[in-house]
Amino acid sequence: MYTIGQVSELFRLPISTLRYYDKEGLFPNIERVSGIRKFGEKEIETLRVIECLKKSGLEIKQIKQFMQWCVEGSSTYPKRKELFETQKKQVEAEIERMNKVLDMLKFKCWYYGEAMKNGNEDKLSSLSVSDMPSEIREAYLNSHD
Amino acid sequence: MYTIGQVSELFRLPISTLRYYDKEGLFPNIERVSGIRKFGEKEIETLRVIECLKKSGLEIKQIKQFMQWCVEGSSTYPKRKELFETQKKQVEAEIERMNKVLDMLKFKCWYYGEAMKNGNEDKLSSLSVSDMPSEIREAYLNSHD
DNA sequence: TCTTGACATAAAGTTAGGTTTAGGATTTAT
DNA sequence: ATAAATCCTAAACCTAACTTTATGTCAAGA
Repeated sequence: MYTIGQVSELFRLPISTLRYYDKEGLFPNIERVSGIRKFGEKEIETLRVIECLKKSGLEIKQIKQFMQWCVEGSSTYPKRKELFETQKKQVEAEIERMNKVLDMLKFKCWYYGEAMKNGNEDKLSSLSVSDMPSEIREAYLNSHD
Repeated sequence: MYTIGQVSELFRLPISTLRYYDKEGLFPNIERVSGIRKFGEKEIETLRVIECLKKSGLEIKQIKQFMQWCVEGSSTYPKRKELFETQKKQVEAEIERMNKVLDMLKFKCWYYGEAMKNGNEDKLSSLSVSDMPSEIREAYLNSHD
């Protein structure tokens, strides 16, 4: 069992954030001893799920909905599974988008490296795709549709 | 040359967002004909860079700073290159985190698939890591530190 | 020429996800 | 037993990134 301060250190989250999550219903039925929250293994796993669902793009309200399904029991297994399947697809798509962003960044790093060598962008601005090093060309084409 | 409405369709961004970006200084020296904005190739590439830098985690203010560097000329090539190098590292780290999130989601999909087969979580809650299918075990271990 | 649709601005409003503040209660170390 | 650290709540506050509203200008087709 952990106090809110210990959990705060464990997850590197401000105490105020943990209290905010609780107020929003993300720890349904969390145990309290004379008013003080006691975080058990269940709440620790809940926090891991919160971080995961948040990063997958869900809002706090929707995460609360998920926690309510957990309280409702086995009848909501299909809903819960579907939620994770949906978020899995979202994250896969997001990783693809991030790889495109990464390719744009790679291209720009190369671009400014060249600009620094030349002292200007004259040569670069009249550059056609076929004149780029193959790795850079790949990145450029992937990031410019 | 594009009007704001055409750019809005091209990038699927609300017109109000484009005007907001302009107000924030993200299109320095954009051409105007009797008050009406004319978006050229330069502004189109600027928008690609804006989307890229935003997704890499930069705020509008910092993107404005970058656009100012572009106006200042060749003396800011090193700053610009460094910015892209930094954001490249950020995005690489972010993709790693997203892959961890993905592994958590994979595990949870499997978990609720099993729960649905069994009708309850009894078997799952007493499950040790070594009893999981290897692919799921990998995902579980990667997402639980 | 007149109407319609797209453009413009300034300023106020919105939203999510917290954070801070004010005022107490409780626990822990000395 | 007392002081310091940690806990509590309710409510006000904050910020970024837009969006909406009110009001007005411009351009192209009938």
